[in-house]
Amino acid sequence: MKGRHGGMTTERERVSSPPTISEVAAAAGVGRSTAARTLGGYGYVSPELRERVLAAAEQIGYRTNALARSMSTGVTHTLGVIVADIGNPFFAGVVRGISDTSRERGFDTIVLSTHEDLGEEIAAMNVLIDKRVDGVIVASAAVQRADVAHINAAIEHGIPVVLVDREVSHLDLDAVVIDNRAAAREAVDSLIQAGHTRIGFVWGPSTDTRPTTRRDLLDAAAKNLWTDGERLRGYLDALDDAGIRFDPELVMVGDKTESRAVDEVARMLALPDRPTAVFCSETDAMTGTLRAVRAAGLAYPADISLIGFDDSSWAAVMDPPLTMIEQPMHELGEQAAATLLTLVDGGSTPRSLHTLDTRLMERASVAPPSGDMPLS
Amino acid sequence: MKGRHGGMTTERERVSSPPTISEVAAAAGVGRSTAARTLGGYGYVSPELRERVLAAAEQIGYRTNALARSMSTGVTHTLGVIVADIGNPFFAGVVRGISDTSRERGFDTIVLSTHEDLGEEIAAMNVLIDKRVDGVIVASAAVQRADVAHINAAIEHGIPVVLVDREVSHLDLDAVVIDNRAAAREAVDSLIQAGHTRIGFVWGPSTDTRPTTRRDLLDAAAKNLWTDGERLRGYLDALDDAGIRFDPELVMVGDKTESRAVDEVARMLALPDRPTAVFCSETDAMTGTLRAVRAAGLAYPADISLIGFDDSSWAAVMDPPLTMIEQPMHELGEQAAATLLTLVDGGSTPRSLHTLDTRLMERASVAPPSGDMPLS
DNA sequence: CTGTTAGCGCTTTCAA
DNA sequence: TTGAAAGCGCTAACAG
Repeated sequence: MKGRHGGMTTERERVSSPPTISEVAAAAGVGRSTAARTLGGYGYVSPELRERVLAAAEQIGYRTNALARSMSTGVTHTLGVIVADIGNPFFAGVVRGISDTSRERGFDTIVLSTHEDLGEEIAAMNVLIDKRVDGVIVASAAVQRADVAHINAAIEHGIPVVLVDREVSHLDLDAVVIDNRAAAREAVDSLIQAGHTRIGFVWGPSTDTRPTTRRDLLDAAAKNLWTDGERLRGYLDALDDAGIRFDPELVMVGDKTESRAVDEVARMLALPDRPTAVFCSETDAMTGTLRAVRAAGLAYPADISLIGFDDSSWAAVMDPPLTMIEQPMHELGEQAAATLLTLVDGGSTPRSLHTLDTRLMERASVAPPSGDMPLS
Repeated sequence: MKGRHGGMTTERERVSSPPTISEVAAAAGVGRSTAARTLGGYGYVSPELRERVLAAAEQIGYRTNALARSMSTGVTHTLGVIVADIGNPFFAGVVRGISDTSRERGFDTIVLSTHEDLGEEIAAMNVLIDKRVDGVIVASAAVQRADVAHINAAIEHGIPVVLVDREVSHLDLDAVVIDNRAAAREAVDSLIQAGHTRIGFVWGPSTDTRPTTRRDLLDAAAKNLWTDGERLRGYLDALDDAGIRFDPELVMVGDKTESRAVDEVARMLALPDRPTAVFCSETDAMTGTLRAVRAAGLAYPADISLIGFDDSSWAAVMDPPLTMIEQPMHELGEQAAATLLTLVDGGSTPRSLHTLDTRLMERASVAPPSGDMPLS
């Protein structure tokens, strides 16, 4: 089946098969179990033999076969992570947090990107089940109640699951998230406090046709990502609090891309009663907005106020620096991993929802609306 | 050792052990091998039995145990990836590229962050060897010849390795990189073409004491990351070409952090013959420089020209937009994965060095030096 | 075409 | 304390 190992290779040549415990045992002149015990770090072994085994192992370059170990122990010391896009700085930060804290506790992580596609998410979950990871953390794209079969499948296979960044309704699982709704509300409220009443929302639900009623809007949002819906709700909350009437013309619709944001903001700026402020719910929404604002010959915060989601070092060096909502990416990951690990350790924590704090980094992109606005 | 499975669970309860092939066979009323053959997709099986098995598997929620499969086949269909920091947008992009292309070919990836620490890199490699990944891609922090034992260890264990982003001298491996030296040279040259002769370099080698000679500088750089050294060389190349004398005062030394960059640039700007342009070799070097420039009451490009490494959507919306060097992160990952996969497939490509193109995104942060500079 | 029989390299009783 | 033997769930030869 597989070739036999031929001892230490000095040359760069590929060896057919890595050394096994039996070979170490042979080299050390002891029984397999003795070698196994010292190498596996369990059971009793006399100091002398122990030394001999260790030396032999070192000598022939032995490394434990984690697969074989997992086969008999039933644990892999590996956590699975499913996110939309590992290339996205936000998820990269979260994954870093997960990776750091699990590594610290002896767990490795295998991360899968789903490109925000439910089909890929399901496939990813299957991969993780097949690989028998000890637990999984998922930022799920599932929104419908019917979309969660794969998550339940993992649980049925005895694999604990914790959600990160996104809650999934009607799924009774631990989750580590931020309060998107409150964060958005706080941001929009600060705009209102500054005197704004015409506030744009970028980006909104990805419908083709512009929802005209609040209800349509919310329905459309319900088909989209949980986070986006929450942020939209926060926006609406702030408006309601201040008794500002909601204007459907002021929320972006369509694909959630930077270029679409440029177009939509341009459209809003051309309105007779244009927005004097805009709230951006994503990084690319902000860069798109910035482009549109500049293209319209407007300057912030003089002509228009701006607040965005997801702080970055760039936002702080813009001129003027941007007021942004900071998300604790790393901590989201840390907490998710910590929660999962207690589950893995058999600790049956009562199902919990960890809501981490965001911070509104107030800088200089917000100012009162200029008085010389054309009034409708 | 492990409990037995008790059939399909309707409730959310944890099941002791997932269903196995034998259980499927029993449920379908066929022999284990028949079940194994249909489920494993190898060998011949009559349509009728095939159906029965599939149905039974579906019914009891069977999922292949990839560990067991790997044990007998000797392959894991998993690639290992070692980078300094998965939270860094650059590496996140590279990892995304790796992940996308390996996924496409049926391979999963397990990625480990080393925090730029060689010890962690070695540990990471051991984890990957233990887990018997089929290949590994590494952006190594190794600089000394003695630092590569772990890489050779992997190869001795029959695991092919390809380098990404960073070459390691005296290591005869496939590598996928960009030409850092040429990219830096091109950037600095464009500054020179614009008329600059006093050009700062941020960031340089992390020494405590400022190297005074070119030789000291290069020696210091040789102890640092390969990429950084190359970029410094490119800077020097451009200076040489133009016959501009190298001034040690114009290169940053010390920790490679944003705040250190701020300090060093501030220092340079206070020089009697201050730089009229600066080249930043990293994202944070650029944001730090921006802060220092602004703090000094200077504006770019009027008072000082700027070029940086690692383009981002933010750089394009700065005002004025920044001229930056764009690295093909995703493609670096793609190519590294593709190269590794051919190695994994046994294709013994002659050792190759893939050098991908960078692009100087010329925007508006470069202008001729202002005439009213205080001449020394 | 189907079932039986060995392993893969480890861990884990159980005797010696 | 040490060694022998069984088993984890699968694949892969081998008969039938």
